[in-house]
Amino acid sequence: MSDRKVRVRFAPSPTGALHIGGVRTALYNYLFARQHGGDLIFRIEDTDSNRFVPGAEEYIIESFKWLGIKFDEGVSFGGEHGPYRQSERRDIYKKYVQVLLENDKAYIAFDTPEELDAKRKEIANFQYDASTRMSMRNSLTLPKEEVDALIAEGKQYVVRFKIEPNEEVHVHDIIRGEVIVNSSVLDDKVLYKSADELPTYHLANIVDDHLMEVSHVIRGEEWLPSAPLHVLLYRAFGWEDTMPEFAHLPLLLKPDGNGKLSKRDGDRLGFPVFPLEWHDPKTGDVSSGYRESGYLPEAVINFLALLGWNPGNNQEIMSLDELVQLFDLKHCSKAGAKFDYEKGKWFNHEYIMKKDNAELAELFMPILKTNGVEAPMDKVVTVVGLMKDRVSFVKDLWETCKFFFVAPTEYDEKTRKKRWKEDSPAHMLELANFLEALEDFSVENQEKEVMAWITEKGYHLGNVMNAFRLTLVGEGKGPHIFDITAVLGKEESLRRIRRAVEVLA
RNA sequence: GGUCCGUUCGUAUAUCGGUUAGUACUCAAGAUUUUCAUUCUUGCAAGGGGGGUUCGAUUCCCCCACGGACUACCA
Repeated sequence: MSDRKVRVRFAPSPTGALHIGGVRTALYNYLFARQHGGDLIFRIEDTDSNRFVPGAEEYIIESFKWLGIKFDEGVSFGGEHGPYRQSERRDIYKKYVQVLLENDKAYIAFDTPEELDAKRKEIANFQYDASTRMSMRNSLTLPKEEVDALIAEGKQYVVRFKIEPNEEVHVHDIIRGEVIVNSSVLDDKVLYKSADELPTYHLANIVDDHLMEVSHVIRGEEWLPSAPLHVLLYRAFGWEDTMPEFAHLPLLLKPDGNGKLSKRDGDRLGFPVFPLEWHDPKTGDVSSGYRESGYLPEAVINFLALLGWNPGNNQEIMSLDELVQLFDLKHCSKAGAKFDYEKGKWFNHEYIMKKDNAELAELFMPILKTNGVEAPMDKVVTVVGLMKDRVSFVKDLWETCKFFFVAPTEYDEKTRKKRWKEDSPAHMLELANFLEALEDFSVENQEKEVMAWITEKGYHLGNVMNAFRLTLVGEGKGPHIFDITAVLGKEESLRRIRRAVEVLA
């Protein structure tokens, strides 16, 4: 499988928000495509009309836009192999169903869902397959005239794949190696439903991947059990020589306990499982998103990339471009990965520290606005530069930085007890007067002058500075003190000192 | 129940038969700092169990246990 052009796809169903596990699958496909100079296709698998959710498709597209994952062709991206929405490919599937029927690889079955349910209740482990199909109502057991008559009178039917029993089916998986399954354990899967004239996933998937010239199928491990079926389908169509290579990714698991990560886990544990905030049109529920929670897309990408894959060394911080260079399916792990939200936070912290101050300020501006603060851009840029290494999220910037924009109205009691001494009011007043007389209010000059002044007066450095901080911030926290006064300006700094003396004295 | 996949510190993982089993997150302690945070240093902590193969097994094979996925006219 060598000289073929790499073409991969991400093919979600528009049944709701895009799960973070799906994002990772898409990311791996993207990395693989880019690295090999191939194409990434965006296909919508909407063959189940009952589960269609309006807005889901747009949501998915917007999510990838935010994350910076670009597609080369597909729904909303154009391309030569369309249409890329399966509901628009009915005629194509019909044609291929016919091919299977004509070649005796499939048959028509009239058993109703109710009949099948009854059968399953009646017989434990009932399976529609070679061992049972001859006792069911289908084109294998019914005379041709009756089959035609049933269809003519409008009876609903399905087309089932006729799987030959007792055959070892080999699936080569790039991550797992050879997986062998006996065809007898597979059931005669429904490939097509007359009710909505649509195929099921399996048929549509194989036909589309073939027609779209997909070279590699990189998908979640939940598909591994049906991979043998897919191999058989390629074989039935005679497409085995161009069958894509498979790679089944390990699943994303719950942070605690067992099982696949689900939307409910996010709600329960308080972290997003969706890239963007999602408003469910059916239930009205709102689920939080990484974007709205203050995550940087590059952090989400980096974090996700490392959940189930590693570059083979200890490197952890990698840009999307670096990931493209380093990615390798052979370095994907086989076991499911528990989702560690704390690590995700750490990644975001790292990216915030790396982020350009101006860009960060841009993200912080709207938050300032909602808190009623109008501040000049250059000030916000300076503040962000001073404070960004203290937060994990952009939104945390408000709580840690607000004293730059709003004077303290109350003073933290603990800090006051510890830092506000008997002689503090006098010292602070004296300090205010001293600062007032300063011509040069730069950080460097203030520091030089104030230090000299403290030494000259013989004051205790810590006492003066801590009380000073309390007057400016209202708490015992914050960056270098003269960075604060320089940003506040002389006038505001003096006002804060004097007001604090009034209130605290 | 059946089929398939998996199993290294709490979590994510490195190790292509020979290592004091490494790294990161978390947590703890210390250093630095006028405060808080950052940062730095140190520490805690792992090969599910049992058989083989081998001079030697975390690594290869088998069994068991456990975990996961799948088992729809859903994807």
